[in-house]
Amino acid sequence: MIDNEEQVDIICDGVVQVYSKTELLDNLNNKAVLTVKAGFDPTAPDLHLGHYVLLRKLRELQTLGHRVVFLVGDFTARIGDPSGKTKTRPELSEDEIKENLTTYTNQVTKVLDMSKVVIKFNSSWIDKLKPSELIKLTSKYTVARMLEREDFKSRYEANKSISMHEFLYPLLQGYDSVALGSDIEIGGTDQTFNLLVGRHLQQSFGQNPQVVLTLPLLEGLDGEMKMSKSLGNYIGLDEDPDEIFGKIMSISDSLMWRYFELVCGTKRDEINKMKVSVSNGMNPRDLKYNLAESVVSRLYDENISDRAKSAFIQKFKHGLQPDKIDEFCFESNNGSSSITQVLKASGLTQSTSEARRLVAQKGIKIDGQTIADEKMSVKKGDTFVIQVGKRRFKRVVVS
RNA sequence: GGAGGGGUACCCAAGCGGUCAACGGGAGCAGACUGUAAAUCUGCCGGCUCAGCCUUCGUAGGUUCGAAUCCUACCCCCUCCA
Repeated sequence: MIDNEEQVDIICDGVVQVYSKTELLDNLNNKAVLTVKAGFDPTAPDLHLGHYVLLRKLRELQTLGHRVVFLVGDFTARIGDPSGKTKTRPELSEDEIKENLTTYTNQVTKVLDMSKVVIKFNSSWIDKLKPSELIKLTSKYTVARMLEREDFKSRYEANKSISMHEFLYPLLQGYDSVALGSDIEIGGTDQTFNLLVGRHLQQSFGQNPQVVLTLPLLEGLDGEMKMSKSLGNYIGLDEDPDEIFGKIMSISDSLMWRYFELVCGTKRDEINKMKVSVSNGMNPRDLKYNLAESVVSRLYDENISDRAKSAFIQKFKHGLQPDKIDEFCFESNNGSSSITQVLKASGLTQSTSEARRLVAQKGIKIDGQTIADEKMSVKKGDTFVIQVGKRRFKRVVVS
């Protein structure tokens, strides 16, 4: 049996900040099973490695016997996104939310034991709030404190607009903690403000404030910005193993350590040992292979990971075509069409103009041969593998 | 409500009657070099049936041979005053 002090150490391992450790210990001493709140945005059901960092921590809490509650922010989703300026997000219907939830849980299952996860929807209490109650909620926080939040502050200072309702989101999020009576809430460091509002509100409502655990944000493939879908620098938990393997291999050497630490939970001294090996002449690529293998086997299994590795080596080290290439049937209406048409229709390029440019820049290969003629035509019955750049392939059948 | 400033491509940001499909930077894409690393260099970076044509500079009209640039109305954002 692990004693409570050890538990605190396990829980706080890898966490950026804990508010506060002593409270956490008190909570553990009072209750064997703590309620852990984790928010879920139903507008974005696609998860990536950045989320994995959080999920791994939730997994740990689950293993320690605590109760993980997934809070679905369906109310928020129905009102619209705060930062949405030009595009007002379409209201999500109940069905869409359910569908997204399914997508979401399918990915989460890779990490958590979903049978023990409790799912709650925040609309179930926020919808019931009367205007008077809502206003009372707003009285619990001040404008000055709202403006402490980094993105509000910077937008305010940059003369960018902030809508009234945006101030309401942190409050409602915090109110969720009240409604759930959560003991712990976890989130990325970017959520610190919102999580702390939860603490504040719980106290206002006479509850014990939740312990807040903030986790580091994983940098995306570019190594600069945090991993996010909208920036396109992410590795999806649901992506094809080959794709995941390849994306890991494409990150920079310096970023690799970060992934070891945050995604695999590799301990500091082990990382330091690896760094020493590199400075003694070891090729960092080989360590990156290990990283990629570890990530793929976490999300799939070892066999798949092995296969992804050999596919990678075949494709890039030896410059061969991958084993599996998606097939695309191109319909030529009247006999012959130009290669640029095929490129656009297959989705390999976004427009024929882009296709022409790529041909001019020697970026297109057909069956391994670089082509130079943008007017090259294809006719019914032709079958070939078309390649854009180094990594995009399609097997085309002209019908 | 009053006064002033502003809305330009994925983002930032020039341009303020023709030479503007729109300077510059970032991001992105392709090529070279590599380890699908970084750095660097080169090219591209609205669309099309591509020496040409078509659609874009908040929205809708107008002036003009000609508008991102001028005028009118409207929408939106910011600052100061109330």
